[in-house]
Amino acid sequence: MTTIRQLEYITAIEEHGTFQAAADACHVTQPGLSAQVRQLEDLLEVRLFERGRKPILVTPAGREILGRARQVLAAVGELHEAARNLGQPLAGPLRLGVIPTVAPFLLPTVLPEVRGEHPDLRLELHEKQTARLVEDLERGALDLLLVALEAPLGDVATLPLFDDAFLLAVPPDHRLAHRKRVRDADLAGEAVLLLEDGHCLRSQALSVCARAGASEMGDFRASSLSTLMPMVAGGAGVTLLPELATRTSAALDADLRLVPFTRPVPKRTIGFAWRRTSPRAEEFETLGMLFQPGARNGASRRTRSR
Amino acid sequence: MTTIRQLEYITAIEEHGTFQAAADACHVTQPGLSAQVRQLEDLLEVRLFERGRKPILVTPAGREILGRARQVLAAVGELHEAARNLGQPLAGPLRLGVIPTVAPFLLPTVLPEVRGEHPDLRLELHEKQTARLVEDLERGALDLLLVALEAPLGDVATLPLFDDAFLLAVPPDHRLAHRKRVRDADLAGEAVLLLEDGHCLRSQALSVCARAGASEMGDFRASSLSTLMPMVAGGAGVTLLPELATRTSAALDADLRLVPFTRPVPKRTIGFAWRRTSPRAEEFETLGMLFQPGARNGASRRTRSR
DNA sequence: TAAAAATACTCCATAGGTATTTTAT
DNA sequence: ATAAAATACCTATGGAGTATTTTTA
Repeated sequence: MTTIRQLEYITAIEEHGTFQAAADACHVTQPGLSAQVRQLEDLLEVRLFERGRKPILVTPAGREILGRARQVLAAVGELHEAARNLGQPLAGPLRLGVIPTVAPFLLPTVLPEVRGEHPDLRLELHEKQTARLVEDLERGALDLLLVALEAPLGDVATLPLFDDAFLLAVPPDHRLAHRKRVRDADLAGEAVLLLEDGHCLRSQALSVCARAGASEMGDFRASSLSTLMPMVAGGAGVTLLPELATRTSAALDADLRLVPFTRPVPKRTIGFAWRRTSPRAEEFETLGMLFQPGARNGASRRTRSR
Repeated sequence: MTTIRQLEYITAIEEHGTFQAAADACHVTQPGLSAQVRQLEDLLEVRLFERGRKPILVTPAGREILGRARQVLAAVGELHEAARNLGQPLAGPLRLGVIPTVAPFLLPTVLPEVRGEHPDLRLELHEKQTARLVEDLERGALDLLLVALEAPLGDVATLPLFDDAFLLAVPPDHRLAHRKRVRDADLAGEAVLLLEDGHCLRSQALSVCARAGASEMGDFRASSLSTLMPMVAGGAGVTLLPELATRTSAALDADLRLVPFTRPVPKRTIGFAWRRTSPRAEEFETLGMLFQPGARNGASRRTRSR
């Protein structure tokens, strides 16, 4: 009979490239794993792998079966997850993926709240760009994402948490430095510094620039907002910063002028995203309340008399 | 560790209502099954069933887990199905559900073709009304449906095969009996005989009547087209018959006049429906060709010289 | 020749069997 | 009183181990 373990074995083989490595990953010996693979192939009457090739080769039939095996394992994983959470909501491990343009600015203030409200929740944080996060979410390597919902996320459930307006950041001596407000058109002709490829913030800022007639500063690409801010302060150009990033010491230290936009204010929407099939949707909605700017009631609760 | 068999056991318990019946269905003894259920409950740390109740009771947590267990089993089933079909397309068992207003009229002519073209295909036929068929399809009890695509089918993949026009059937002495063609409006005021509830043909005919201003014959409900036809011939009223049903001896025997409609001709579309996740979609499309009126080439092939 | 996979065999964990007791209508 | 589930105990299948040979880059 087909067993879940056999399916774990064959997916491990595809992931690791060799039987030996797969066996290690599954904490079994190579012959044991080989025997199970053989048995599955006999049962299905399909050869899954082409043996004796340098990196193991998956047959066409194998690819089909592997895909279905992953579906089975995902369903089993969700069954276990559901069982865990039937006992204790917002407890146990929760693997949260966060984009780099949010993590350093939001988490320092929010995480203490979360720990206070849900002491049994063991948050595991992963900071990557949206595309990688989505990949990991679908693989089942992550449970929940905190991302900009404008980015392409595929077929996931989402929960908007708050809007994050963009501000124009300029050096202190810039022609726009003392404006109360700017409109898109004021950007025309400016050289704009942006993040490197893959950041969703980059593409969002780019589309604002396109509307405004501003152009990207030739081949300069910042690897993070914290390297970008001193560059602007130093007079290398201007940039768009999400409001979220302007409330931190990094932004206050850099000698920047931040000018809000007139309506319609360009913005991004930060929110949660999870697999539609996740059994923890309710938990995520509860957790989401702590990530909204309004609900900072964990602190007040902590200061109540006892 | 969780096993597939454990999941089969718990779903069997929910289906059969008692541990004993489930054990029988799974071809194991009751204590063996009990032990596995207990072990799964221990592993998940969730009580799935409320023991010692007359018909066994599923706990709320149990319902959640049962649903996920079914998903796992469905995925496993599809993996096996995929494996079988990687070897031999259109071979092995294929469970086909057909509605009662199609089965007796189409299958007698088509099935010989199918057997001729695909001798290794073992068709298992199930004749039920659409709602029941869809239920069985989703449960995995059927592989493929042959239905009217106008009926509500839920989230399935469909393949239209042919249009089946409705004809007006009247007794030989009816005022419309010798008309070349009728239009909707000609039906106004007629007493129309219809099938009993649940037949998709009934609701389709009803909507034609609604447009035409005809009304259903007070509380007469035929249980099949073959009982309906003699009633009309006997002068009890008129009815709408799908063209498909008028080509059979049953229709020819009954002394009916069949009058086509003017354009736009009211019709239904007969087609296949299957689970979106089914690995046999390609096979179904191949098989579909044999169900289309044009492609009657199996016979010609059978008569070729050898 | 140096990896990795297959083979040969041994072992033991556990799924599943039989016999019986307990429990709930 | 009766039918079903739990318990106790036993058996044996097969998953996984060690040792070794075969294979191909």
